[in-house]
Parts: sequence; C-alpha cells; structure tokens
Amino acid sequence: MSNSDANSIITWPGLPSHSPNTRIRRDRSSQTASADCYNCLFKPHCLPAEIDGERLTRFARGVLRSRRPVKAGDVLVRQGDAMNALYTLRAGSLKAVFDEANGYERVLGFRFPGAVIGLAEPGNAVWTRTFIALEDTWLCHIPLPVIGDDALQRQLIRLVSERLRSEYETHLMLAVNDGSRKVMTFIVEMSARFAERGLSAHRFHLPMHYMDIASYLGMRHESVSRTLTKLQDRGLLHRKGRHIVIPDLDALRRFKDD
Amino acid sequence: MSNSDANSIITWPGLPSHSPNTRIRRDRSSQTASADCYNCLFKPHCLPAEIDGERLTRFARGVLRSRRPVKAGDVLVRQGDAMNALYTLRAGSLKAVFDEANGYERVLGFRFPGAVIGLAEPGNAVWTRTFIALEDTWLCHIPLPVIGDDALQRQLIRLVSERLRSEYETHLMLAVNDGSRKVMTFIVEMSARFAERGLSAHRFHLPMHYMDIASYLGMRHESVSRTLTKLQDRGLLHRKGRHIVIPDLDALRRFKDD
DNA sequence: TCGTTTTATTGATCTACATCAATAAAACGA
DNA sequence: TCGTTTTATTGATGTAGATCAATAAAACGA
Repeated sequence: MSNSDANSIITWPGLPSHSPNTRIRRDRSSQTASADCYNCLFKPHCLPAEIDGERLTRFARGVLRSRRPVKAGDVLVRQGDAMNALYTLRAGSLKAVFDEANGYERVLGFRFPGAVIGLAEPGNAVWTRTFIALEDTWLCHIPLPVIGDDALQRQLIRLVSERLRSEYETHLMLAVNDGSRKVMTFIVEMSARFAERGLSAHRFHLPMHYMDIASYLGMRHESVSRTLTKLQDRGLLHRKGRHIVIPDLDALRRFKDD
Repeated sequence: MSNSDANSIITWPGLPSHSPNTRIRRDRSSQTASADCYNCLFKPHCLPAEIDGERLTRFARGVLRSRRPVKAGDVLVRQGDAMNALYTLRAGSLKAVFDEANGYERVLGFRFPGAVIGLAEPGNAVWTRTFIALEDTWLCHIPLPVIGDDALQRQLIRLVSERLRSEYETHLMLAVNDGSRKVMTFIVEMSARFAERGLSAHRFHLPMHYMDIASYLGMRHESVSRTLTKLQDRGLLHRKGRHIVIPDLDALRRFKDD
C-alpha cells in the first residue's frame, strides 16, 4: 500500500488538492503567521538570502509560516495540483515521489530542513511530483508572485542549478550499478545532511523506510537490508532498525570508493 | 582511451583551458560574429525567448556566434575551467561528461541543437562537467553579464527547472534497473529529440558511441549491443551500426512500457 | 590508399541481485 | 493495552547482465 492514498490529509489551509478527504481548517490565524525571516536559521540558504531591511520585511509579509505541522504520511502537494507557491522546509522531512499510473510511487529524493520545495516547477503550471511528509513537518509557504524581486530571482537561479548539480551526482551514483556502493553513498550522503544541520554525522535516525530508500536507489528493499547487514558484519556501521551508528566515517567513505 | 585527452583542441577563441595543445586563433573576425537572434530558429527555446526589438538587439550584440565548428571529439569546456559564459547549440551535438580522478569519463547527458549549455553552473564559479563535441558543432557564446535583464533571468529559471525535470525523468529511467527497458527508453527519447527538430522520428543516425550510451545508462556496451540485437530480432527496429530505423514507433513504446 | 587504432559484435561463464517465501519485528489504531 | 497491519530480516533459488575473451567492423591518419 502506498502512503499517498485516499486518507491523506492536507493540513495547509486552502491548498488545492484532488484528495477527497482534504481537511480545510477555517481558522487561518491559528494555523499560520507571517514568516520571521530576520531570525530564521535558514535564511542564507533560502530565497531571501541576499536581501535585507525594507525589502526583506516586504518579502516576509508575503510568506506564510505554518504553525501546525504536516503530519507524517500526509501529502503536502500532489502531482498534478496547480502550482502557485514554493515551500521551504523548516523542520521535519519530506520525500519527493513520482506517482505512476499503476498506483505505485517511485521515490525521487528526500528533503531536509533548509530545502526549498518546488524547484523543478517554475515554468510549469502544475506540480510534477508529489511531496509526502516522513515525519511531522513544518514549512513556509512562498507564493510565486512574491518572487518578483531581482535578487530573489538570482537566488532562485542559484538554488535550481545547485539542485540540478546534485541530481547529476545522483545520476552518477545510480549509473554505477552496484548495490552496495549505492547504499554506502546514500548513507554517507545522509550523514552529511545531518552534519550540515549541526547534528551528529555518526549517529542518526533515518526518517524514511527501507522501501523508500530502495525505490530511490533502484533496488529491492531486501537488498538494501542485506547490504546494511553486510556493512554491519564488517564493522563499518551498526544499526537498530533505522537508527544508524557509524564508528568511522572516513573508513566507510574509503570502503565505498574502492 | 578517453576522447578528452591531450590532443583535444579548443576552437573557441580565447577560451580558458588546461589542455597543452589549445589552439587559439588570432583573427577573431573570421571566427565569430554577433548573433542574429532575430532570424534564429531556436529563439523561442533560447534565453531571449521573451524579448524583442531594442532589447533583443542589445542582447544579440553581446552574443558571439561561432563561424567555425568545434570539431568532433574536441572539448568545448573542461570540468574545472572558470565559468563565465553559457553556450547555445546551433548545429551538431555534444556529450556532457564527468571526468573521474582515475581518468575515465562518465557520460551524464547528450545535447542537441536548441539546447543551452551550462545550466547547472550558475552560482558555481567553475564548470562542473566537461562538454565534448560528438560531431562538428556550431554554438553561440553568451557571456554571463549579458543575462542581467529581468526577462532573461526569468527565462533562465524556466530553462534550468525544465532541465531539472528532465533529470528526474532520467532518474526514473535509471532506477528501473532493467537493461533492455533503459535502452528502449533511450532510443524512444532520441527519436523524440530528432522529431522535435523536424527530422525523422523513424530513421536517424545516433551521433554517440555505444560506449557513451552504455556509460550514460549505467550498463556495459556489450549489453547495449545485445539488447539492440534482441530488439532487431523481434522486428522492433533495424540498424546498421549507429543508423537506426524504427518501423513502428508506437509498437516500440508499448513494448517498452510492459 | 593501406595499416593501425578504436569500437562493435558475439560467445562462454560467473555472480550480484531480483524474486519468491516465510518469519520477525515495528508501527499503528481501537 | 492488545490485535492487526505494515515493514524488515533472512533463506533458497533463478536469471539478467557483468566479465572475460576473441573476432569483426568501423574510423582514423599517414
């Protein structure tokens, strides 16, 4: 069963959706507030990276900050929905999936705090992928018209091409066609993502299922599990379920590259 | 042996390069000219898509149109070179490759007329991939400062996110992990690329080697060859070397999808 | 043009991973 | 909390495609 089935609930007020069970809350003020970009930890990586003062105030006024999270398993936006805003991830995590005609979903990526959601869509009227929360997730909502400013557009160009570069990295990883290498690259990458948010690079909890990892890497989840078991046997990592401990990160990196 | 070895020759005048044999022609006027964006077939897909009149004239004045081609096998830009211009492809074709430390190259994509080269680099001071001509190739050279205009930036955003969407498609293709499906998807995709340039979708010549296709798809070239032989045996296509004939394109598409 | 180098094809073998299956462990909801 | 559902683990088996090898066909350069 897919996570993105009929009982998904969209908690963003008034968000367009094809889900029959969409729950729209009336009380806007209790749900969202204007963003506080001045004090935001992620400002240097976000759209208003280069603006300040009056211009930043104007930008922040147009941005809605959610107060209640998108719950684990819920859909933020669904492939095919009209696209009229970007999101930024403040806390939690998301998976980006492509919904196939047969009902299955194929995982295209994972997003962590600081990430901008929707970079593949400018120029497209419609969301090309579905975004699903992996855990309770807080976001900011940036309507497209707010990004008229020149400095914002330059930053958007930078963010999209940065994402493009990272997708080329992913292409290289997928094209090695060696399961254990793909899994190791994934683990090292996750470690780096945690580290860049000030968390431990050696000890972390993966928010996504092994089935999601497998889908992302183009493998079966059995193979992901077996690969991790093998890495554990070699002492390169320990794990209890999705909790990962890497005693020697450099050793893992070296092992991956030869 | 890689194509991007020491005897690569860069025919773009004054282009930075690490190649010892770089040939720089003195006579600029015989090599390049201002672009003629007004009469360019590719304008709707290029950067100045949305500008006209006076603004287009100003843009075109900043753009250099090459008169002599980059020769087959030659390097247009090398990974690590300083990045200060985009290119657009007018005729010919290129491959985008990642140069590995061990000297091997891994193919990340192919570019055909109408494509903009360098979409992954804005925000990066340096080329992240090497571009090599697959056949004699003509380009336009667009210095980054020329893209100050607001409409040009909007179009650049559109182009980069469009490329990002196409990389997500590639991710989906690579993650199916089924050789013959990957090859069929590639052939169908190539057919579409030829068709969109007004050429035959049923009968075309692949400009890249099987080894490049294999590298791009994460396979061995033997497997690419075998897969094509199998498709030929089933009557889904005919080929003589790299010349491909597809008698029934829909049949091939249907076969690929089940 | 011919001789050399590079690329493509075909065959034989081997292995990593998919697939099928059965159990165990989490996660979830009443 | 317990009972159900979903996800993860481990085992047995089969197969697609990697690998090694040898020949054929292009492509290239003098």
